Amino acid sequence: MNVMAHNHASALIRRLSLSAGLSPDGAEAVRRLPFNVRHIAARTHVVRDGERVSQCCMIIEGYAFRSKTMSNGRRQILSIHIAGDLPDLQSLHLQVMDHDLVALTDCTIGFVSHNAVRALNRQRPDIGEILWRESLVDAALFREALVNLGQRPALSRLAHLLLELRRRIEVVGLLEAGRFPLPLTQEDLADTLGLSGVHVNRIIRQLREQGLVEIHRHSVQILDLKRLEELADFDPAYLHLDPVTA
Amino acid sequence: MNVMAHNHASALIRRLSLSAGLSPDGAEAVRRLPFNVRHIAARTHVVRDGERVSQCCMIIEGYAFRSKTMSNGRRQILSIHIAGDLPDLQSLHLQVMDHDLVALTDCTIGFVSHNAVRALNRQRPDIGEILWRESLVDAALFREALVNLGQRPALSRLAHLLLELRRRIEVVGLLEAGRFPLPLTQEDLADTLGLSGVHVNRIIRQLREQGLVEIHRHSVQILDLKRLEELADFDPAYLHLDPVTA
DNA sequence: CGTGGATTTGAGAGAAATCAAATCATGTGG
DNA sequence: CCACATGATTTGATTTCTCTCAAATCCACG
Repeated sequence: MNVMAHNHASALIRRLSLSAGLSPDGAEAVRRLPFNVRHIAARTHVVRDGERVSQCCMIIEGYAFRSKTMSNGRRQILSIHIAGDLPDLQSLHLQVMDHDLVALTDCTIGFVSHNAVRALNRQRPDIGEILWRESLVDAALFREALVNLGQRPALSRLAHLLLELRRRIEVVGLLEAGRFPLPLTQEDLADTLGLSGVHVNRIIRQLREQGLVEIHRHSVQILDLKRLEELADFDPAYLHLDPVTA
Repeated sequence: MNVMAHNHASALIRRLSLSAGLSPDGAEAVRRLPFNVRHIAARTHVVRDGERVSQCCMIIEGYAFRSKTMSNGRRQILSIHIAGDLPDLQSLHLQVMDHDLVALTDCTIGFVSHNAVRALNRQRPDIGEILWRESLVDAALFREALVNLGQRPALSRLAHLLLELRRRIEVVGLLEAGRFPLPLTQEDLADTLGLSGVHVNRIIRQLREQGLVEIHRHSVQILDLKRLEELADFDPAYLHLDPVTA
C-alpha cells in the first residue's frame, strides 16, 4: 500500500523517455503520481469485463494479459503486458471495461486514480499527449495482432508473437542474455493466437526442430533472430519505439 | 477545397453528442475546425503505410478502409469507415503511419492539420478528451475484431461484421428502412475476415439460405436481427455508444 | 454488344480442430 | 524423501473447416 513509488515507475519512464520523448521533469511528474502499490496473485482478475472503474494501473513487476470471453466460454487473449505497461489506460475515458485484465504471474501493480491522471494531464498537457500516444501505441499492437490472426499461418503467427515480446522486453531492460520469461501455458498461447492447444504444441516443436527457438520451462531463447524475423515477416515499426519513426 | 464546412461534420457531431456527451458549444468548436474538403476517387489511397503526415481527416461521405499489406502481398483490412469517422486520428500523436487508409467508394473527406486539432485540444481540454476517447473506441473495435478473427467460425464472423456495421451506420442516421450499403467486394470481405474469397461467397449463401440476411448489389438487409445476433454472439457494449455504459 | 471484373460452383488438398490417451512436472502431505 | 494428485505437455488418430485451383456465369459499363 505504499503511496510513494519513486522507482516503481522506472520501466514506464524508461520506455516513454526512449520512444515518446518524455523529458526528465516530465518523468519526475509521472513518478510523483500517487500510485497505490498492491500485489496481485497469479491468475486473478485485476479488473473484469463490464466493471466501471475509477482508477487505472501500471505493471511494476510480473506479467498480465487482457482477454475477452464469449458467451460460449471461448476466450481470446488480446494482449500480453509486462513491467512498464499501462494495460487499462483506456479506462481513463472509457470507464466501463469491455474486457478483462488478469494477472498471469504474481504481480506488483501500481494503481492511480483517474482523477490524479486527469489532473496531471490538465496541468501538463505535454504529459497528457504522451499518455494519449501511449494508448495509440496500444491500438497499433492490436492492429498488428489482427494481421497476425487474419493472415499468418500458425508457425509464423507464433514466431511473430515471440519477436514482439522479445523486443518489448528488451526495451524495458528485462532481456537477459537474449532469454526472457514466457509465463503462458500452451493453452494461453493458443487463446492468444486463435489456435488449439494441441496445435500450439506442434508448432513449438517445429520452431525447436528448425533450430529457431528454444522454449523450456516458460523461458524463451531465440536462437536465430534473422531467420525467425523472416519467417514471421516481422517489422517492428508498428511498435513505435523509435522516436525518429514516431 | 472549401475551408468552411459548417455541416460537413454533422455525422461526427451527431455521434459524439450521443456517445461522448459533446456539448452544443463543443459541437460548434468542432464545426469551426478548418477542414479542407476534397473528393477522393474510389480505390485510391488517402494515406500510405510509412508516410509521415501532418494532418488527419474526417469522412464526410462515402466508405473507406484501413489495411496492412504484408511483404508477400497478403492484405488484412483492419477497419471499415463511414461518414463521421476520423479514420486516421491516431496520426495526431503517431505521425508515421503503420497502415494504409484507402477510399472504398468515391469519398468526400475533410482534412484538418494536426496543428489546428492540437490547438483546439489545448484551448478546450474537454474536446481533447472527447477526441482521445474517440481514439480509444477505435481501439475497442480492434479488440472485438481480434475476438472475431481468433474465436468465431466463418459464418458468425461475417454475421458479426454485418451487425457492427449496421449499428454504426444506424447511429449516424444512414440506415434506410433497415438497409445499408456494403460497398466491399467479396474479396474485400475475405481480407477483412481472414478468409478466402471463395469461402466468403459460400458463407454469404448460407446466411441467405437461412433467411438471416439479404445481400444484393452491395446492399445489405438484415432479415432476422435477433437470430443473427445470437449466431454472432453480438454484444454492442464494445462500441461504447451508450453514454450510460460509457 | 463486348469486355473485364465480380460472383458462383465444383473438386481436391491442406491446415488446424477435436477427441483421447499417455507422459511429464510440480507441489503437497504423510 | 517418497507417494500421490493435479495440471501441463506430448503424441496419435480422425474429422472438419477452409483453402487453392479451375472453370463457368453474371453483371456493369463503355
